[in-house]
Amino acid sequence: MVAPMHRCPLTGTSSPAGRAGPRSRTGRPRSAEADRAILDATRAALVELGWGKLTMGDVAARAKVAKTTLYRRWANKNELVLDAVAVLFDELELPDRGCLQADIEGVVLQFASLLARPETKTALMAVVAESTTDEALRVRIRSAVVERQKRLVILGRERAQARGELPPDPAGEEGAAAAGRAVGLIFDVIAGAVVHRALVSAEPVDELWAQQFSALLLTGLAGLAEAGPAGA
Amino acid sequence: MVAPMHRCPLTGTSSPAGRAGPRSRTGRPRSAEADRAILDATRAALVELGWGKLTMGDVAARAKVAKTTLYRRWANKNELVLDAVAVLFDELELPDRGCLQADIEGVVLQFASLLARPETKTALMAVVAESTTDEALRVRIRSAVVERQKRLVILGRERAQARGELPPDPAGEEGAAAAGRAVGLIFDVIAGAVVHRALVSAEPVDELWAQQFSALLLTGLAGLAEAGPAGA
DNA sequence: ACCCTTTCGCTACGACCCGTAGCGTAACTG
DNA sequence: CAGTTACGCTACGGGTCGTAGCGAAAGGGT
Repeated sequence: MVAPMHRCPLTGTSSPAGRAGPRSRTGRPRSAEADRAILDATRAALVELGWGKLTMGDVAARAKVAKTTLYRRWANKNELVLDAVAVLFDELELPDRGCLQADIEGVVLQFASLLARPETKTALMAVVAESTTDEALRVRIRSAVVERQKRLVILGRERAQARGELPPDPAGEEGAAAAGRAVGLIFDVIAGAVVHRALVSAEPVDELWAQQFSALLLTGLAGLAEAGPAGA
Repeated sequence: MVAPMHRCPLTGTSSPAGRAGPRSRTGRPRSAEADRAILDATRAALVELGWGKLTMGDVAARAKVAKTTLYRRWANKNELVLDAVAVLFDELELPDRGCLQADIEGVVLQFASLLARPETKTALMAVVAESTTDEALRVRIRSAVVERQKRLVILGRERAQARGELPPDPAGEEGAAAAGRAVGLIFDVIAGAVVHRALVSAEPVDELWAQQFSALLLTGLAGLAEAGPAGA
């Protein structure tokens, strides 16, 4: 056997062929508890050691699991750490604060506090860095983090449209495409600005900054909608 | 002697005390050519191997220099790579295209093409990741990249103000502080959005995207300036 | 010229980590 | 019970790290 390798806990797909394969109905099943212990141990190790000094042997010891068990599920450090951290992003929510600007402010502050956690900040950038030379990791990031968290932007837009703060999406195929581009653009602007402020500039994302940023973004969105609702 | 360690080619300050120290006037001087060769070799290794597989021994071999010579100048891989990459950001310029939106578009596309280079993309994120657990590296990034490239935002604002596209900065100490915050905010928004789009979302920063992004940003800036020139 | 200081290349080294192989045992299925 | 797979353990070759120690080279100061 070549090696079934891990299944991704986020997508549920297994490596060889996500297809509804027989899924190995026989033999001893993998310990779900070991999965949990390993991911918990990975996060703990990230907190104490950071990405650079985290070792597979250390994680195995913390999880009270043999090192070989790690390699049966994850091909390398990158994928393990990504899976360990990606779930943290699911904690993000979009609180309904009544108006779009307040919603943006809220999600910005929430995202900032997530990035303030040592395991998140040290792992996110490292995994992205590795993904520049690892195609498989790149698609994994997209499906486990990027596409997943765009839900926040989509929800925010829907709410704003329901409130009349933004015009509804134009109909038709071209309209849907434009809306998709807009979601992607807004997502990159928000997430990018917060990450850059917090990790590159290394300055605090406090309420004042969140307020000024969301005012800037909201003004841009509202102004564009007014000028050309077609979404040119 | 404890070890003078390297001088930073960007700031010119030496580690022990940048102060106008005696600067060791005696003894054999360090080979400036070796500096160049090492940094060139580092960039070449980044292109071929990426951050993760780059080794000090490999860099030394490429530069035709003993490994110990590397360690006499840089304390570790992080600082070496940062110095090797930081100078690339100095190539960025702000072309005068006549109006603010076109200027933003220009710098966005330029920044994107810089980030498209393999040595830049693989190193920038990795160094930032390491900086989350390395205070010295963090301040080095700020001085060698962040503070240095804010010049682009400052210049762009000045041009726009001269053209009347943006109101002049309010006078007084408070006004200067507000202007500084604005520069920081704009810098994080532009750099963050481009980096996030290119490296995290892993989608192309093409002309269409640059155009939509700069339209969004410009509308926000102009709208805010109109609403409250005080810079609230 | 002469000494002093510092750098350079080289070799060697211990410590550490990686990822895998091989084995015997445990757990679950039919 | 037989078949299949996961698990723990040990051991290993291969690689990198960062340092120490040496003799030789290249400058500066007088």
